[in-house]
Amino acid sequence: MFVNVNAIPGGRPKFLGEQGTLARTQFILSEFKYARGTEIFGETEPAEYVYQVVEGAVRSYKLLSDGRRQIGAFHLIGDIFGLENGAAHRFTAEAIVDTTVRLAKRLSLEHVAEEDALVARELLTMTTSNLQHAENHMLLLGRKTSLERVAAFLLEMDGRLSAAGVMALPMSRRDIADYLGLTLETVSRALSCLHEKGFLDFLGQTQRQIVLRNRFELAKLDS
Amino acid sequence: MFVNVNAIPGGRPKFLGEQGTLARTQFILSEFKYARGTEIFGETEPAEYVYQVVEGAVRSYKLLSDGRRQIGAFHLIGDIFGLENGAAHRFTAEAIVDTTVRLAKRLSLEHVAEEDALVARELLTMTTSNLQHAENHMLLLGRKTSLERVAAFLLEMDGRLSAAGVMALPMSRRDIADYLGLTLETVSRALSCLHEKGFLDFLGQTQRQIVLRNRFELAKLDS
DNA sequence: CGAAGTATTGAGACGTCTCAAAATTAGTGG
DNA sequence: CCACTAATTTTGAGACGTCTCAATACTTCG
Repeated sequence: MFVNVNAIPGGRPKFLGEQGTLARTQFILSEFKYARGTEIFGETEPAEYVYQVVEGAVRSYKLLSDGRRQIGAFHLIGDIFGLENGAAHRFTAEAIVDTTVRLAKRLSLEHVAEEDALVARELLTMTTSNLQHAENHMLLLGRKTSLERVAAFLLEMDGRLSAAGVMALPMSRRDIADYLGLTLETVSRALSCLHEKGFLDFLGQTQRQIVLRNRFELAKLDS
Repeated sequence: MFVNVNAIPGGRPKFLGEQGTLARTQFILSEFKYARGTEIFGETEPAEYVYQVVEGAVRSYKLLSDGRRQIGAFHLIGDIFGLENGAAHRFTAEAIVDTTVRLAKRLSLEHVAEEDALVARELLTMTTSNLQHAENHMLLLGRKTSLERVAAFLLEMDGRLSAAGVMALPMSRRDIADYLGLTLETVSRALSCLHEKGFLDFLGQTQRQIVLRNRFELAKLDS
């Protein structure tokens, strides 16, 4: 489903630097572009590559047989995803918007990890931070109210993609709902409620650009 | 809160064998006993040790400020837990029943992993399998009905601690509820419903010994 | 400007929770 | 081993929060 293949662009230092050892060019194969809504890899597909978001955003999710969807994570610029231990992916990954990813062969990464303790360490660190995110998300999904979930989501996204105080969400209300274990209507109602209470404003004529007005009070809605 | 400290018993082969490299005696310090209901370590406490359940069962959980609890995992005989990357635990761990654990110094484990790629590999494998469990649990917590959750729980426990077709659950209905993101009443109702439908029977005069009558149909309740 | 996709809002349905009581089981000391 | 008490589990009835279905509004894009 990729639209285009490019050679490796000679390393933008900022981008490479912020990702540490794993971003060293020796692993990087190439960049791919995926159009909005297309699948990057499917659940149970062999995990041949590891991916890093260069531009855009990715959702990874699991489905029940009747179509119910749970998004386990959003991958934003700089994030590495598709890291598996076994041979198969445990999630489906899709481009939320037009997205460019950089990819590396999983096996070559593993071979290097065999010999380089630093790389092995970094693999473990990344996996652990994924685990930590999942653990926090279990608490959210199992025990928080809809308002708490949406507040927690806003604070997470604020920390990950806020620029100049403005959050430009790449994902739809349905995506947010499937991430938070709610329906899109409930998410919309919670956002309206937070807007009424003065916790946030919508910017311009879109509903996906959000300014948080009171992070401190919003955090209290969480726990 | 430990009740007793014992020397290392000279390795029961079955037990050590089934855990692979990490169970090699070089890491093992000693065994501790924790009485039913006591804390093994607390959230945000420094993670000095890694633990393995020798006898008994452990719950690890997070709390919200108002007391709502989410159990992230149950640790049964043979399971390793308390494995953290950072310096602090991300969960509280408590003995569900009187429990014996074997423990190893986290730092010594990490030092060995620096030099032994097999150990490093095994650490990664364990962390990944924890991650996989958490990912499946997010799907359950976010998208499954109460009946589906309880059915999934029974199948998980059936696979992990069934002996001779009988499951002797160490945990209370409240523990199950906090694991599944439900209330204990809802868990009890779901179990009654599954009993009425012939999917399971209660054994003896306790409600914690369960026999599954139809794993196949039970699995279909899941997805 | 029209059409498709996305978001909001409303009203009622439904599933799980809350509160309460009864039944059962486990724990304790005689 | 038996009473007695505490803890756990079951069951019921009603409350509440989120979901479902439907209509409307808004945004994007041709």
